[in-house]
Amino acid sequence: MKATNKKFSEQFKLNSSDEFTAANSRQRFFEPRSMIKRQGDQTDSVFFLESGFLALSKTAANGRRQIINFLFPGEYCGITQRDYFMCDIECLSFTSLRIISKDIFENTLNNNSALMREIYDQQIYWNDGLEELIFLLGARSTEEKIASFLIFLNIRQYRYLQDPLYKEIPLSRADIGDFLGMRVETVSRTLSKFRKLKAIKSFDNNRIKILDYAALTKIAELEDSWKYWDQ
Amino acid sequence: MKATNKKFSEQFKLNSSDEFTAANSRQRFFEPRSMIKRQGDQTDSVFFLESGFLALSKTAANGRRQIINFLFPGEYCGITQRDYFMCDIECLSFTSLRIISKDIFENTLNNNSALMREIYDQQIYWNDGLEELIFLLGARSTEEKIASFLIFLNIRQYRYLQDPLYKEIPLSRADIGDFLGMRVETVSRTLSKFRKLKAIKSFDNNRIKILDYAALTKIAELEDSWKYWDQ
DNA sequence: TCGATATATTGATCTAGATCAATTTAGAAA
DNA sequence: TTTCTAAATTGATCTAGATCAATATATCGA
Repeated sequence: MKATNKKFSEQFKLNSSDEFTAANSRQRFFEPRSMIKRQGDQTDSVFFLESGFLALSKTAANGRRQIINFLFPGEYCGITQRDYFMCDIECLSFTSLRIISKDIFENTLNNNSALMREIYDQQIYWNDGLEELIFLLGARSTEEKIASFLIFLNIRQYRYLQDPLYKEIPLSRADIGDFLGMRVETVSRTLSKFRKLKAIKSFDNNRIKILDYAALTKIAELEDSWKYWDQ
Repeated sequence: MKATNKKFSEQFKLNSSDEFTAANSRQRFFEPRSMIKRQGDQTDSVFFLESGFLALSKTAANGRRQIINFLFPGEYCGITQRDYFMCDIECLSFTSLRIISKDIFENTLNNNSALMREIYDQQIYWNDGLEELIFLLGARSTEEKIASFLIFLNIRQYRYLQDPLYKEIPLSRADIGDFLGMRVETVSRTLSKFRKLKAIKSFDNNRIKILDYAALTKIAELEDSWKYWDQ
Protein backbone atom coordinates (compact mmCIF):
# COMPACT_ATOMS: atom_id res chain seq x y z
CA MET A 1 0.00 0.00 0.00
CA LYS A 2 2.90 2.29 0.69
CA ALA A 3 3.63 2.03 -3.00
CA THR A 4 0.16 2.60 -4.40
CA ASN A 5 -0.49 5.43 -2.01
CA LYS A 6 2.86 7.10 -2.50
CA LYS A 7 1.59 9.60 -5.02
CA PHE A 8 -0.98 11.07 -2.67
CA SER A 9 1.14 11.00 0.44
CA GLU A 10 3.99 12.72 -1.34
CA GLN A 11 1.92 15.22 -3.17
CA PHE A 12 -0.18 16.29 -0.25
CA LYS A 13 2.38 15.59 2.46
CA LEU A 14 0.14 13.07 4.17
CA ASN A 15 2.49 10.78 5.98
CA SER A 16 0.20 9.17 8.44
CA SER A 17 -1.43 6.96 5.84
CA ASP A 18 1.90 5.18 5.63
CA GLU A 19 1.24 3.79 9.07
CA PHE A 20 -1.62 1.79 7.73
CA THR A 21 -0.46 -0.82 5.27
CA ALA A 22 -1.97 -3.87 3.61
CA ALA A 23 -0.96 -5.75 6.75
CA ASN A 24 -3.18 -3.84 9.13
CA SER A 25 -5.89 -2.31 6.91
CA ARG A 26 -7.61 -2.88 3.59
CA GLN A 27 -8.23 -0.75 0.57
CA ARG A 28 -11.64 -0.45 -1.08
CA PHE A 29 -13.02 1.42 -4.05
CA PHE A 30 -16.46 2.97 -4.36
CA GLU A 31 -18.64 4.35 -7.12
CA PRO A 32 -20.14 7.85 -6.90
CA ARG A 33 -23.24 7.97 -4.68
CA SER A 34 -22.48 4.72 -2.92
CA MET A 35 -22.79 4.58 0.84
CA ILE A 36 -19.77 3.66 2.92
CA LYS A 37 -21.64 3.70 6.21
CA ARG A 38 -25.17 4.52 7.28
CA GLN A 39 -26.26 6.42 10.35
CA GLY A 40 -26.81 3.91 13.14
CA ASP A 41 -24.10 1.52 11.93
CA GLN A 42 -21.56 0.50 14.51
CA THR A 43 -18.40 2.59 14.67
CA ASP A 44 -16.14 -0.41 14.26
CA SER A 45 -13.73 1.13 11.78
CA VAL A 46 -11.94 4.33 10.88
CA PHE A 47 -11.52 5.46 7.27
CA PHE A 48 -8.64 7.16 5.56
CA LEU A 49 -9.67 8.86 2.33
CA GLU A 50 -6.97 8.26 -0.26
CA SER A 51 -8.78 9.85 -3.17
CA GLY A 52 -12.24 11.16 -3.93
CA PHE A 53 -14.73 13.27 -1.98
CA LEU A 54 -17.21 12.25 0.70
CA ALA A 55 -20.25 13.86 2.30
CA LEU A 56 -21.30 13.26 5.88
CA SER A 57 -25.04 13.66 6.25
CA LYS A 58 -27.85 12.93 8.65
CA THR A 59 -31.49 12.48 7.73
CA ALA A 60 -34.11 13.41 10.34
CA ALA A 61 -37.29 11.48 11.08
CA ASN A 62 -39.28 14.04 9.04
CA GLY A 63 -37.14 13.27 5.99
CA ARG A 64 -35.07 16.43 5.99
CA ARG A 65 -31.42 15.81 5.31
CA GLN A 66 -28.55 17.82 6.69
CA ILE A 67 -25.06 17.53 5.25
CA ILE A 68 -22.71 17.98 8.18
CA ASN A 69 -19.46 18.32 6.29
CA PHE A 70 -17.41 17.27 3.31
CA LEU A 71 -14.32 15.10 3.41
CA PHE A 72 -11.25 15.61 1.26
CA PRO A 73 -8.35 13.31 0.33
CA GLY A 74 -5.89 12.81 3.16
CA GLU A 75 -8.51 13.20 5.88
CA TYR A 76 -9.66 10.59 8.35
CA CYS A 77 -13.25 9.96 9.15
CA GLY A 78 -15.07 7.86 11.68
CA ILE A 79 -13.00 9.06 14.62
CA THR A 80 -15.65 9.43 17.30
CA GLN A 81 -16.53 8.44 20.84
CA ARG A 82 -19.95 7.31 19.71
CA ASP A 83 -20.84 3.64 19.45
CA TYR A 84 -22.94 4.25 16.36
CA PHE A 85 -22.38 6.61 13.46
CA MET A 86 -24.61 9.67 13.60
CA CYS A 87 -24.08 10.29 9.87
CA ASP A 88 -24.35 8.59 6.57
CA ILE A 89 -20.95 8.52 4.90
CA GLU A 90 -21.55 8.89 1.18
CA CYS A 91 -19.27 9.07 -1.84
CA LEU A 92 -19.64 12.08 -4.09
CA SER A 93 -17.11 10.80 -6.62
CA PHE A 94 -15.04 7.70 -7.38
CA THR A 95 -13.37 6.97 -4.11
CA SER A 96 -10.41 5.04 -2.81
CA LEU A 97 -10.57 4.33 0.88
CA ARG A 98 -8.36 2.67 3.45
CA ILE A 99 -10.38 0.88 6.10
CA ILE A 100 -8.76 0.40 9.49
CA SER A 101 -10.42 -1.54 12.27
CA LYS A 102 -11.06 0.60 15.32
CA ASP A 103 -8.94 -1.64 17.54
CA ILE A 104 -5.94 -1.50 15.25
CA PHE A 105 -6.36 2.22 14.85
CA GLU A 106 -6.40 2.75 18.61
CA ASN A 107 -3.40 0.48 19.12
CA THR A 108 -1.35 2.14 16.45
CA LEU A 109 -2.22 5.51 17.91
CA ASN A 110 -1.18 4.54 21.42
CA ASN A 111 2.14 3.15 20.24
CA ASN A 112 3.08 5.93 17.89
CA SER A 113 3.19 9.39 19.37
CA ALA A 114 4.07 11.04 16.06
CA LEU A 115 0.93 9.63 14.48
CA MET A 116 -1.09 10.62 17.54
CA ARG A 117 0.22 14.14 17.18
CA GLU A 118 -0.58 14.22 13.48
CA ILE A 119 -4.14 13.03 13.92
CA TYR A 120 -4.56 15.33 16.92
CA ASP A 121 -3.54 18.25 14.69
CA GLN A 122 -5.97 17.16 12.01
CA GLN A 123 -8.68 16.98 14.60
CA ILE A 124 -7.95 20.58 15.69
CA TYR A 125 -8.06 21.66 12.07
CA TRP A 126 -11.37 19.87 11.58
CA ASN A 127 -12.69 21.53 14.72
CA ASP A 128 -11.73 24.98 13.51
CA GLY A 129 -13.62 24.22 10.33
CA LEU A 130 -16.75 23.04 12.13
CA GLU A 131 -16.86 26.26 14.14
CA GLU A 132 -16.63 28.23 10.93
CA LEU A 133 -19.50 26.15 9.51
CA ILE A 134 -21.72 26.81 12.51
CA PHE A 135 -21.19 30.49 11.92
CA LEU A 136 -21.93 30.08 8.22
CA LEU A 137 -25.13 28.14 8.82
CA GLY A 138 -26.29 30.52 11.53
CA ALA A 139 -26.65 34.24 11.22
CA ARG A 140 -26.66 34.65 7.44
CA SER A 141 -29.00 35.27 4.53
CA THR A 142 -29.45 32.86 1.64
CA GLU A 143 -27.28 34.86 -0.73
CA GLU A 144 -24.51 35.21 1.83
CA LYS A 145 -24.61 31.49 2.52
CA ILE A 146 -24.39 30.45 -1.12
CA ALA A 147 -21.66 32.95 -1.93
CA SER A 148 -19.69 31.84 1.15
CA PHE A 149 -20.23 28.23 0.23
CA LEU A 150 -18.91 28.64 -3.30
CA ILE A 151 -15.79 30.33 -1.96
CA PHE A 152 -15.42 27.75 0.79
CA LEU A 153 -15.58 24.88 -1.67
CA ASN A 154 -13.29 26.60 -4.10
CA ILE A 155 -10.62 27.14 -1.46
CA ARG A 156 -10.88 23.68 -0.01
CA GLN A 157 -10.81 22.09 -3.47
CA TYR A 158 -8.03 24.26 -4.77
CA ARG A 159 -5.15 21.87 -4.40
CA TYR A 160 -7.08 18.97 -5.86
CA LEU A 161 -8.15 20.94 -8.90
CA GLN A 162 -4.45 21.34 -9.79
CA ASP A 163 -4.39 17.56 -10.15
CA PRO A 164 -5.57 16.18 -13.51
CA LEU A 165 -7.21 13.32 -11.60
CA TYR A 166 -9.74 15.67 -10.06
CA LYS A 167 -12.64 17.75 -11.26
CA GLU A 168 -14.99 19.83 -9.16
CA ILE A 169 -17.01 17.86 -6.65
CA PRO A 170 -20.22 16.85 -8.44
CA LEU A 171 -22.81 18.38 -6.12
CA SER A 172 -26.50 18.48 -6.96
CA ARG A 173 -28.64 21.48 -6.05
CA ALA A 174 -30.19 19.25 -3.43
CA ASP A 175 -26.78 18.58 -1.86
CA ILE A 176 -26.02 22.29 -1.65
CA GLY A 177 -29.44 22.91 -0.16
CA ASP A 178 -29.07 20.10 2.36
CA PHE A 179 -25.78 21.58 3.45
CA LEU A 180 -26.94 25.19 3.75
CA GLY A 181 -30.42 24.43 5.04
CA MET A 182 -32.53 25.61 2.10
CA ARG A 183 -34.64 24.12 -0.65
CA VAL A 184 -33.43 23.27 -4.17
CA GLU A 185 -35.57 26.00 -5.69
CA THR A 186 -33.90 28.61 -3.52
CA VAL A 187 -30.45 27.33 -4.44
CA SER A 188 -31.35 27.35 -8.11
CA ARG A 189 -32.79 30.86 -7.99
CA THR A 190 -29.76 32.23 -6.16
CA LEU A 191 -27.34 30.59 -8.59
CA SER A 192 -29.35 32.00 -11.50
CA LYS A 193 -29.03 35.43 -9.95
CA PHE A 194 -25.26 35.06 -9.54
CA ARG A 195 -25.11 33.88 -13.14
CA LYS A 196 -26.91 37.00 -14.33
CA LEU A 197 -24.41 39.08 -12.35
CA LYS A 198 -21.61 37.25 -14.21
CA ALA A 199 -20.22 36.19 -10.84
CA ILE A 200 -20.29 32.51 -11.79
CA LYS A 201 -20.95 30.30 -14.77
CA SER A 202 -22.21 26.75 -14.71
CA PHE A 203 -21.28 24.15 -17.29
CA ASP A 204 -21.17 20.42 -17.94
CA ASN A 205 -23.15 18.76 -15.24
CA ASN A 206 -23.27 20.38 -11.84
CA ARG A 207 -20.02 22.22 -12.37
CA ILE A 208 -19.74 25.82 -11.29
CA LYS A 209 -16.90 28.18 -12.12
CA ILE A 210 -16.36 31.39 -10.21
CA LEU A 211 -15.87 34.25 -12.66
CA ASP A 212 -15.86 37.17 -10.24
CA TYR A 213 -14.32 36.19 -6.96
CA ALA A 214 -14.43 39.75 -5.62
CA ALA A 215 -18.16 40.06 -6.25
CA LEU A 216 -18.86 36.82 -4.41
CA THR A 217 -16.64 37.85 -1.51
CA LYS A 218 -18.57 41.08 -1.27
CA ILE A 219 -21.93 39.30 -1.27
CA ALA A 220 -20.65 36.85 1.32
CA GLU A 221 -19.48 39.72 3.54
CA LEU A 222 -16.52 37.57 4.34
CA GLU A 223 -14.12 38.69 6.95
CA ASP A 224 -10.68 37.94 8.28
CA SER A 225 -11.58 34.67 9.87
CA TRP A 226 -12.02 33.08 6.50
CA LYS A 227 -8.42 33.53 5.64
CA TYR A 228 -8.04 30.52 7.89
CA TRP A 229 -9.20 28.36 5.02
CA ASP A 230 -6.75 29.93 2.64
CA GLN A 231 -3.49 28.11 2.91
CA MET B 1 -3.11 24.94 42.48
CA LYS B 2 -3.35 21.20 42.79
CA ALA B 3 -4.85 21.83 46.22
CA THR B 4 -7.36 24.53 45.34
CA ASN B 5 -8.47 22.67 42.28
CA LYS B 6 -8.69 19.31 43.98
CA LYS B 7 -12.38 19.55 44.58
CA PHE B 8 -13.23 19.91 40.92
CA SER B 9 -10.70 17.49 39.62
CA GLU B 10 -11.83 14.82 42.05
CA GLN B 11 -15.48 15.40 41.67
CA PHE B 12 -15.55 15.55 37.91
CA LYS B 13 -12.58 13.26 37.32
CA LEU B 14 -10.65 15.95 35.51
CA ASN B 15 -7.06 14.98 35.97
CA SER B 16 -5.36 16.88 33.24
CA SER B 17 -5.66 20.20 35.05
CA ASP B 18 -3.15 18.79 37.52
CA GLU B 19 -0.50 19.08 34.85
CA PHE B 20 -0.82 22.81 34.92
CA THR B 21 0.24 24.22 38.27
CA ALA B 22 1.09 27.63 39.63
CA ALA B 23 4.57 27.05 38.27
CA ASN B 24 3.56 26.89 34.62
CA SER B 25 0.21 28.66 34.47
CA ARG B 26 -1.80 31.27 36.34
CA GLN B 27 -5.28 31.37 37.76
CA ARG B 28 -7.68 34.23 37.14
CA PHE B 29 -11.23 35.01 38.18
CA PHE B 30 -13.88 36.76 36.12
CA GLU B 31 -17.26 38.38 36.72
CA PRO B 32 -20.32 37.36 34.70
CA ARG B 33 -20.40 38.95 31.24
CA SER B 34 -16.72 39.79 31.21
CA MET B 35 -14.70 39.04 28.11
CA ILE B 36 -11.75 36.70 28.37
CA LYS B 37 -10.72 37.13 24.76
CA ARG B 38 -12.12 38.95 21.78
CA GLN B 39 -12.30 37.74 18.20
CA GLY B 40 -9.13 38.84 16.45
CA ASP B 41 -6.94 38.58 19.55
CA GLN B 42 -3.81 36.51 19.16
CA THR B 43 -4.08 32.87 20.14
CA ASP B 44 -1.19 33.06 22.56
CA SER B 45 -2.77 31.06 25.37
CA VAL B 46 -4.96 28.10 26.13
CA PHE B 47 -7.59 28.18 28.87
CA PHE B 48 -8.69 25.52 31.28
CA LEU B 49 -12.10 26.22 32.78
CA GLU B 50 -12.00 25.31 36.47
CA SER B 51 -15.47 26.56 37.31
CA GLY B 52 -18.18 28.61 35.64
CA PHE B 53 -19.66 28.65 32.15
CA LEU B 54 -18.38 30.32 28.99
CA ALA B 55 -19.89 31.18 25.63
CA LEU B 56 -17.92 31.28 22.39
CA SER B 57 -19.47 33.73 19.97
CA LYS B 58 -18.71 35.57 16.79
CA THR B 59 -20.26 38.83 15.69
CA ALA B 60 -20.55 39.49 11.94
CA ALA B 61 -19.94 42.80 10.21
CA ASN B 62 -23.70 43.36 10.02
CA GLY B 63 -23.96 43.13 13.80
CA ARG B 64 -25.54 39.70 13.99
CA ARG B 65 -24.03 37.52 16.67
CA GLN B 66 -23.70 33.77 16.54
CA ILE B 67 -22.92 31.75 19.64
CA ILE B 68 -20.78 28.86 18.43
CA ASN B 69 -20.81 26.78 21.57
CA PHE B 70 -20.84 26.74 25.35
CA LEU B 71 -17.96 25.67 27.58
CA PHE B 72 -18.33 23.70 30.80
CA PRO B 73 -16.00 23.19 33.78
CA GLY B 74 -13.16 20.82 33.02
CA GLU B 75 -12.99 21.74 29.34
CA TYR B 76 -10.15 23.43 27.52
CA CYS B 77 -10.61 26.26 25.13
CA GLY B 78 -8.38 28.13 22.78
CA ILE B 79 -6.91 25.01 21.21
CA THR B 80 -6.76 25.98 17.56
CA GLN B 81 -4.46 26.18 14.57
CA ARG B 82 -5.52 29.75 13.96
CA ASP B 83 -3.23 32.67 14.74
CA TYR B 84 -6.15 34.79 15.87
CA PHE B 85 -9.28 33.82 17.78
CA MET B 86 -12.35 33.65 15.57
CA CYS B 87 -14.63 33.97 18.62
CA ASP B 88 -15.23 36.15 21.58
CA ILE B 89 -14.76 34.11 24.75
CA GLU B 90 -17.28 35.42 27.25
CA CYS B 91 -18.16 34.51 30.83
CA LEU B 92 -21.78 33.65 31.51
CA SER B 93 -21.22 33.25 35.27
CA PHE B 94 -18.53 33.76 37.88
CA THR B 95 -15.57 32.00 36.42
CA SER B 96 -12.29 30.55 37.55
CA LEU B 97 -9.82 30.02 34.76
CA ARG B 98 -6.35 28.60 34.41
CA ILE B 99 -4.34 30.39 31.75
CA ILE B 100 -1.54 28.45 30.08
CA SER B 101 0.78 30.02 27.56
CA LYS B 102 0.57 28.34 24.18
CA ASP B 103 4.25 27.40 24.22
CA ILE B 104 4.05 25.77 27.62
CA PHE B 105 0.87 23.99 26.62
CA GLU B 106 2.49 22.62 23.47
CA ASN B 107 5.61 21.55 25.35
CA THR B 108 3.70 19.83 28.09
CA LEU B 109 1.62 18.04 25.49
CA ASN B 110 4.65 16.82 23.57
CA ASN B 111 6.32 15.49 26.70
CA ASN B 112 3.31 13.84 28.25
CA SER B 113 1.58 11.29 26.12
CA ALA B 114 -1.12 10.60 28.73
CA LEU B 115 -2.11 14.26 28.69
CA MET B 116 -1.98 14.30 24.90
CA ARG B 117 -4.32 11.32 24.87
CA GLU B 118 -6.68 12.97 27.33
CA ILE B 119 -6.90 16.21 25.39
CA TYR B 120 -7.17 14.28 22.14
CA ASP B 121 -10.17 12.44 23.57
CA GLN B 122 -11.72 15.68 24.71
CA GLN B 123 -11.22 17.08 21.24
CA ILE B 124 -13.05 14.09 19.73
CA TYR B 125 -15.89 14.55 22.20
CA TRP B 126 -16.06 18.25 21.33
CA ASN B 127 -16.10 17.34 17.65
CA ASP B 128 -18.97 14.92 18.09
CA GLY B 129 -20.85 17.73 19.81
CA LEU B 130 -20.19 20.25 17.06
CA GLU B 131 -21.55 17.84 14.46
CA GLU B 132 -24.69 17.45 16.55
CA LEU B 133 -24.99 21.22 16.73
CA ILE B 134 -24.72 21.63 12.98
CA PHE B 135 -27.59 19.23 12.64
CA LEU B 136 -29.57 21.09 15.30
CA LEU B 137 -29.02 24.47 13.66
CA GLY B 138 -29.77 23.13 10.23
CA ALA B 139 -32.87 21.30 9.16
CA ARG B 140 -35.22 22.15 12.04
CA SER B 141 -38.14 24.42 12.91
CA THR B 142 -38.05 27.04 15.66
CA GLU B 143 -39.99 24.92 18.12
CA GLU B 144 -37.83 21.88 17.49
CA LYS B 145 -34.71 23.94 17.97
CA ILE B 146 -35.78 25.46 21.27
CA ALA B 147 -37.05 22.18 22.65
CA SER B 148 -33.82 20.45 21.61
CA PHE B 149 -31.80 23.26 23.08
CA LEU B 150 -33.50 23.05 26.47
CA ILE B 151 -32.86 19.33 26.60
CA PHE B 152 -29.31 19.76 25.36
CA LEU B 153 -28.52 22.31 28.07
CA ASN B 154 -30.24 20.27 30.73
CA ILE B 155 -28.21 17.19 29.90
CA ARG B 156 -24.92 19.00 29.62
CA GLN B 157 -25.55 20.88 32.86
CA TYR B 158 -26.82 17.90 34.77
CA ARG B 159 -23.73 17.06 36.72
CA TYR B 160 -23.11 20.69 37.71
CA LEU B 161 -26.65 21.16 38.92
CA GLN B 162 -25.99 18.44 41.49
CA ASP B 163 -23.35 20.75 42.93
CA PRO B 164 -24.59 23.44 45.36
CA LEU B 165 -22.05 25.81 43.79
CA TYR B 166 -23.94 25.85 40.54
CA LYS B 167 -27.25 27.14 39.30
CA GLU B 168 -28.56 27.04 35.78
CA ILE B 169 -26.49 28.98 33.29
CA PRO B 170 -27.91 32.51 33.26
CA LEU B 171 -28.80 32.86 29.58
CA SER B 172 -30.72 35.83 28.22
CA ARG B 173 -33.30 35.39 25.49
CA ALA B 174 -30.80 37.11 23.23
CA ASP B 175 -28.17 34.47 24.02
CA ILE B 176 -30.56 31.67 23.18
CA GLY B 177 -31.55 33.45 19.99
CA ASP B 178 -27.93 34.08 19.01
CA PHE B 179 -27.20 30.40 19.49
CA LEU B 180 -30.20 29.07 17.57
CA GLY B 181 -30.25 31.76 14.90
CA MET B 182 -33.52 33.49 15.74
CA ARG B 183 -34.68 36.78 17.23
CA VAL B 184 -35.47 37.40 20.92
CA GLU B 185 -39.16 37.83 20.19
CA THR B 186 -39.32 34.41 18.59
CA VAL B 187 -37.52 32.84 21.54
CA SER B 188 -39.86 34.56 23.97
CA ARG B 189 -42.99 33.54 22.09
CA THR B 190 -41.89 29.93 21.86
CA LEU B 191 -41.02 29.79 25.56
CA SER B 192 -44.43 31.30 26.37
CA LYS B 193 -46.02 28.59 24.30
CA PHE B 194 -44.09 25.86 26.11
CA ARG B 195 -45.09 27.50 29.40
CA LYS B 196 -48.76 27.36 28.44
CA LEU B 197 -48.30 23.68 27.62
CA LYS B 198 -46.85 23.20 31.14
CA ALA B 199 -43.73 21.78 29.53
CA ILE B 200 -41.51 24.30 31.31
CA LYS B 201 -41.71 26.97 33.95
CA SER B 202 -39.49 30.02 34.25
CA PHE B 203 -38.57 31.63 37.55
CA ASP B 204 -36.06 33.96 39.15
CA ASN B 205 -34.22 35.63 36.39
CA ASN B 206 -33.55 33.74 33.21
CA ARG B 207 -33.99 30.39 34.88
CA ILE B 208 -35.99 27.69 33.15
CA LYS B 209 -37.12 24.42 34.65
CA ILE B 210 -38.29 21.54 32.50
CA LEU B 211 -41.57 20.20 33.87
CA ASP B 212 -42.48 17.77 31.12
CA TYR B 213 -39.40 16.22 29.64
CA ALA B 214 -41.38 13.81 27.49
CA ALA B 215 -43.38 16.61 25.89
CA LEU B 216 -40.22 18.52 24.99
CA THR B 217 -38.61 15.39 23.61
CA LYS B 218 -41.64 14.87 21.43
CA ILE B 219 -41.59 18.44 20.13
CA ALA B 220 -37.86 18.16 19.49
CA GLU B 221 -38.38 14.94 17.54
CA LEU B 222 -35.19 13.73 19.14
CA GLU B 223 -33.72 10.52 18.02
CA ASP B 224 -31.14 8.00 19.05
CA SER B 225 -28.17 10.11 18.25
CA TRP B 226 -28.96 12.39 21.15
CA LYS B 227 -28.37 9.67 23.65
CA TYR B 228 -24.76 10.50 22.94
CA TRP B 229 -25.10 13.51 25.23
CA ASP B 230 -26.60 11.44 27.96
CA GLN B 231 -23.87 10.07 30.12
C1' DT C 1 -37.88 53.08 48.81
C1' DC C 2 -38.02 55.10 44.27
C1' DG C 3 -36.76 56.21 39.72
C1' DA C 4 -33.84 54.88 35.65
C1' DT C 5 -32.41 51.42 32.45
C1' DA C 6 -32.33 46.90 30.47
C1' DT C 7 -34.79 42.74 29.32
C1' DA C 8 -38.99 40.09 28.43
C1' DT C 9 -43.51 39.69 26.66
C1' DT C 10 -47.23 40.34 23.47
C1' DG C 11 -49.45 42.28 19.38
C1' DA C 12 -49.56 43.93 14.42
C1' DT C 13 -47.43 43.80 10.03
C1' DC C 14 -44.14 42.46 6.47
C1' DT C 15 -41.05 39.60 3.79
C1' DA C 16 -37.56 36.05 2.69
C1' DG C 17 -37.75 31.84 1.57
C1' DA C 18 -40.83 27.60 1.58
C1' DT C 19 -44.20 25.33 -0.93
C1' DC C 20 -46.85 24.13 -4.92
C1' DA C 21 -46.87 23.81 -9.86
C1' DA C 22 -45.36 23.94 -14.66
C1' DT C 23 -41.67 23.80 -18.07
C1' DT C 24 -37.18 23.03 -19.62
C1' DT C 25 -32.92 20.63 -19.83
C1' DA C 26 -29.94 16.82 -19.12
C1' DG C 27 -28.69 11.87 -18.88
C1' DA C 28 -29.38 7.14 -19.38
C1' DA C 29 -31.26 3.23 -21.65
C1' DA C 30 -32.94 0.96 -25.77
C1' DT D 1 -31.34 8.48 -32.85
C1' DT D 2 -35.68 8.36 -29.82
C1' DT D 3 -37.87 7.58 -25.32
C1' DC D 4 -38.02 7.74 -20.52
C1' DT D 5 -36.74 9.50 -16.08
C1' DA D 6 -34.48 12.64 -13.04
C1' DA D 7 -32.70 17.21 -12.11
C1' DA D 8 -32.79 22.19 -12.87
C1' DT D 9 -35.14 26.32 -13.70
C1' DT D 10 -38.79 29.67 -13.33
C1' DG D 11 -43.29 31.39 -11.83
C1' DA D 12 -47.24 31.92 -8.48
C1' DT D 13 -48.66 31.63 -3.83
C1' DC D 14 -48.30 30.97 1.14
C1' DT D 15 -46.39 31.13 5.74
C1' DA D 16 -42.97 30.95 9.52
C1' DG D 17 -40.48 33.91 11.54
C1' DA D 18 -38.45 38.75 11.14
C1' DT D 19 -39.37 43.34 11.98
C1' DC D 20 -41.65 47.19 14.08
C1' DA D 21 -44.05 48.85 18.13
C1' DA D 22 -46.05 49.08 22.68
C1' DT D 23 -46.21 47.51 27.47
C1' DA D 24 -44.77 44.99 31.29
C1' DT D 25 -41.38 43.26 34.32
C1' DA D 26 -36.89 42.95 36.44
C1' DT D 27 -32.43 44.88 37.94
C1' DC D 28 -29.59 48.25 39.82
C1' DG D 29 -28.05 52.43 41.91
C1' DA D 30 -29.09 56.33 44.89
